[in-house]
Amino acid sequence: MSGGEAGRAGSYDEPMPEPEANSFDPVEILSSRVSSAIARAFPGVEGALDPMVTASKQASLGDFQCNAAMALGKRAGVSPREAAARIVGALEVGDVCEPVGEGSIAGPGFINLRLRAEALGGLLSAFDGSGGAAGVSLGVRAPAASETVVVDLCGVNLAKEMHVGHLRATIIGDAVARMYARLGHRVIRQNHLGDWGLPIAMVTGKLMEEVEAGRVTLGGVTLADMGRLYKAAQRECDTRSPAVEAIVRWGMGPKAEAEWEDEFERVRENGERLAKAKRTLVKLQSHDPEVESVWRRIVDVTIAACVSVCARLNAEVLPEHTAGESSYADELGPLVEGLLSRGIAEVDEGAVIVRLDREEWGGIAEPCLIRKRDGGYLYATTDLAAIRRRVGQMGAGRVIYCVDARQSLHFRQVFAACERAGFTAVPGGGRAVLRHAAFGMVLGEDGKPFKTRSGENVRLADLIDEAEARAFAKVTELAGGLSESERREIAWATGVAAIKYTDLSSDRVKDYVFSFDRMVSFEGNTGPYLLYALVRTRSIARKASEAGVMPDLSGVAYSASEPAEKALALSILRYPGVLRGAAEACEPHRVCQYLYDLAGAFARFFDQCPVLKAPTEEVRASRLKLCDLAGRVLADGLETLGIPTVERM
RNA sequence: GCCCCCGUAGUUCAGGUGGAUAGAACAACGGAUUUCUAAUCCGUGGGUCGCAGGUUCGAGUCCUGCCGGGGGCGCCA
Repeated sequence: MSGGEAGRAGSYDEPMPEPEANSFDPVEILSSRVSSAIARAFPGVEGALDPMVTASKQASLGDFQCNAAMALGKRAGVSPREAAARIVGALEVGDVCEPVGEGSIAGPGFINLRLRAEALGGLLSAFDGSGGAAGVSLGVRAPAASETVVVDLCGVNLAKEMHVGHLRATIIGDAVARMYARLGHRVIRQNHLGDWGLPIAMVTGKLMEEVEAGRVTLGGVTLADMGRLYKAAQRECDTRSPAVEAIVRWGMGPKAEAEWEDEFERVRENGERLAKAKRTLVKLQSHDPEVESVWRRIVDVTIAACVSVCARLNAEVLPEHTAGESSYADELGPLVEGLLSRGIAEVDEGAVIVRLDREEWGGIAEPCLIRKRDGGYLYATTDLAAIRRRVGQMGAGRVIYCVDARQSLHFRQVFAACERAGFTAVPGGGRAVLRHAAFGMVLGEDGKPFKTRSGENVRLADLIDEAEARAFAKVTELAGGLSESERREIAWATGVAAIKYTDLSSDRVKDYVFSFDRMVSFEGNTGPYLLYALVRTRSIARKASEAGVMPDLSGVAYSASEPAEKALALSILRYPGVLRGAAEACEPHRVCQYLYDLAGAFARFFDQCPVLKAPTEEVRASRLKLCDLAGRVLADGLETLGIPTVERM
């Protein structure tokens, strides 16, 4: 399992809503039938039994398989084959499956089931909401109980441009947020802006000096300027010096000191600047109007740039999602005092910590440090305050942190401390689920963290530019007839699809290798492949309309008798189940994999089943409808991942 | 030293709660009625699933121990 799971096992996710009687999902229907059959065939066996129905790995064996007989045989004291035979004997699936019998049993006791083609049409109608099931949207039902889900994403820092380090937190966070929203939950995005603390005071002070010196104006300063000032300020406040430390430490005397005079001078000057930055920090924390107004300006510029880059990434991160560390500043003192007075926190070597080493506290050896010896607070303190607010005031039943995997220990500590402190108690009752959706690093093709040749972080704006440029060249090559503005639009969507699909399609906890060449080849398992499949569904519909052969699809019945049609139909029906599983695990790559399967099923259907030139008008109508449905599921899935779509390409 | 994560084809990656012969993509090679968009489809070759034990009808998946890589470990965020 991936690391950084929240809390203890008992606070794990609730099971998803039970299937309804008029389900469109073959797995649910067959599971229910198999369960009944087992109950009839083995009345003596106690306890709930998993019917173990899944899609077949190989289409040649069947559409679905039941693996319950092996375990059941053991419990009932009969051979697995015998158990399978008894299940088959009691199984009533004539309305949805082709006849089952001895021949349906294979190997040690697998039961293979094949859906009747006629049954598929009905399932598709139910899936599409036209079969009478109210509140169904592409198979997704409103949840029995809607939950408030807070998704912590993006996590930019003040006065810094967005770079690859923010890519995954933004893309994955947005996708997770969209998945929960799509399932009908109330989602609140939170951009935990790093806008507080000494480094921020350093850059704020630096900017004030620059403005005073007339080198920049507060109104005209850009984020790029601020980034430079940030680095300069860090350098100018750096008092570390191995040479000076060694000389002082080993008492190497005046001669050595004289030789290293410049270095001593640098350390002294930087020390003064650091002290000044600390004074600026105090002013900022006490809401000094002059300092705060400059700080405010930095915040505004940072957020504006962040929102703009996120928009280019088709990630929904807006100013109102900002929840800066500064917004918790006034709560930290009382929070720590409260924990101290309740005996949850304690003073240790002058600092305040929350111990987590007991088994019932989470069994974490390292305590959670929430106040420094000098009285300062740490980012763990802020995260504690954030969880308290999100659960206690915002009503979150689930808080998901899309933050890189290196923070695993930090979140284990913070989550455990919150449990101890009672911050996970939901006002209406119950406990909130805290989840760290940890992700790995973006690596370059050399296997090391992805950087520019000069060793700088790659700016997201540059990354998107590059993807767009490559996509534009490709679109121009393949569809030069389209207008330039349309090609620009397609290039944006295709480039962003390529970037995001690459990021989302592998297991998030692992590092992945970033390669423009591979990503933007647009061949095989890539984002653009999915867009291409979608475009083809729309192209057929467009052609049908132009030719005047597009029927009113609402009056058309689905049918799926050709193997490729059947495979496509079965793939479509899996959508909601995949979405639920992916959301529950915060694993967008499952949706990616599904959409790739669906796109593949559509491509084979496209290849093997003529639509406009179908043998009969009836078949054409059905295929047009199947095509339309496949397109809607593809578009819905892409939308749910935050991948932009296009009409043609 | 302790803790966490990762190890699957030449390369990049998938492989819910253990299930049949471990799947894609890329790269290589060979095909597809001159097309509803070929950014596609079909086929061929390619694997001691890091190693060794264990659990059981069955292990890439679960347990233990190693090996290799990465990350983290109270006064940074």
